[in-house]
Amino acid sequence: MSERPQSPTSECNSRPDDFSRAMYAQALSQEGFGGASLQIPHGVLQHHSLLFNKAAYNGMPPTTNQTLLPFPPGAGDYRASDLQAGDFCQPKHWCPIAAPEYTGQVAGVAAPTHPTNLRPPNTETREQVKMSEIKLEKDVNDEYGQKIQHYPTPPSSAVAHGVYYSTPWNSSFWPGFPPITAANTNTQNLNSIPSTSSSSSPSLSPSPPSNGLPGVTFFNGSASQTAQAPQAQTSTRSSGSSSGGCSDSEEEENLSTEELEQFAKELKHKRITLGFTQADVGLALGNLYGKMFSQTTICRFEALQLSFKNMCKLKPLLRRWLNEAETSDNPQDMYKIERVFVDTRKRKRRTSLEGSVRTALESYFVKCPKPNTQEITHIADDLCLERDVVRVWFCNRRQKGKRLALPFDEECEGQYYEQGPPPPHMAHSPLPGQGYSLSGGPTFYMPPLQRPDVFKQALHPGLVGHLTS
DNA sequence: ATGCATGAGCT
DNA sequence: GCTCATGCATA
Repeated sequence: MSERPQSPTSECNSRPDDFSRAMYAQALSQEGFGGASLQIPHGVLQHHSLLFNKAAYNGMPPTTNQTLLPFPPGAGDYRASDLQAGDFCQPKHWCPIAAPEYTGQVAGVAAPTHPTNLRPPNTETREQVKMSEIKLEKDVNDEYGQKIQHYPTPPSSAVAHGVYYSTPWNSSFWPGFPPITAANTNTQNLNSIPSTSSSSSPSLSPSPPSNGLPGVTFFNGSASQTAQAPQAQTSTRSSGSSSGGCSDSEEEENLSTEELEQFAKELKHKRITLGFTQADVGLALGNLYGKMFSQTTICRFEALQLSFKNMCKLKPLLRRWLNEAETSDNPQDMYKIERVFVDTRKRKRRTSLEGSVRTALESYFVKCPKPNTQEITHIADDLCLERDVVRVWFCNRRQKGKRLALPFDEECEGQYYEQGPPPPHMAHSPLPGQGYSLSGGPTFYMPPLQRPDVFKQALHPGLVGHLTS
């Protein structure tokens, strides 16, 4: 029925790497620290519950006889079994009610209770500092006018304000592999980051309390982007590749996966040792560079769950932060800044899909990672979900697949799809082993053509170890 | 830690 | 409408 011409053709970006990467991430997280024990709960951001609960992936219960339902008809099954629970068209997932209280999680708003002495008594500190300049992805008003530069501004002044890292990365997720230097090429980027070395300045509080704003030296032409910093990267996305890379102020020229892995571990370890939470780090980056990051992002960085490109982009910043944190006498200064403003934009209430629904979606995903409009509609109807919810779910699912992917050679990656014959999307038989690993772990989509051997081949030696061991 | 959502940039 | 980076909300 919902036959689609050939869906996964163009897109086919998904990689087979998902699974392994996830495992790696997991291994890493369980690795040493990371345990709740070390976690310092101080709820700067959303650390309400630091219960280190390694939530099991809900995706697709391994055991469940996940029936891969055929598009149209099959779907009814889950529906019958689970969805009904809440009665059909359960708007339940998505509260139509205009969540009046959408306050938009503001970093640092929550009064922190720092257990560690390392932590500043910042309850006030954080709140008093105005973030006029720090732009966080969401800062609606980007125009926090004057960017103050307090940093060892590179040639800065000259540098245009804007996201300082509007580096031209464009390689896709975890592209180049091992020895392959992911980035390098762009030496230009060296500028992007105010060389830390210099900054290694003793004081971590480069940000003059006065204005509290670290002057961020935004670099790169993307001056225009000033406010909307975040997306700057994207701009370079597709093309920038040339420069491809991760630029780093210092040594990152040749960022390899291993280096990233190692750094991620180091970061986590030291961060914890120093008594910082992931949220703190995110704030600190804002303080140091004018661009804040959420706990989520820091978390993902540590777990290597960002794209290779993204990892490369953030590494220099984090490296620098780490250096400063380690050498500083007042680490606390590093995250004085706080987001005081509240984002007033309304955000759709997060939909919470039931396990059964997710399972169903996963089934659909296996069969067709990239459903077309009609198919999405069909699925939505079938599962009694909003069309957009389904669409977003698929987008996120695909992204997740990539995000969790292990670095691969793009070449290899390409072949999976190109030589791929049968794209009639639904064509791939929903063989469990093909796209998903139903073995306990998270379920990840893998391109149909993917073969284990090839897969493994592409893995980074170090990572292979994780997987095989 | 991770699921769902948002939005810029692009096709 | 997609990808990608990123974040809020929540498990």
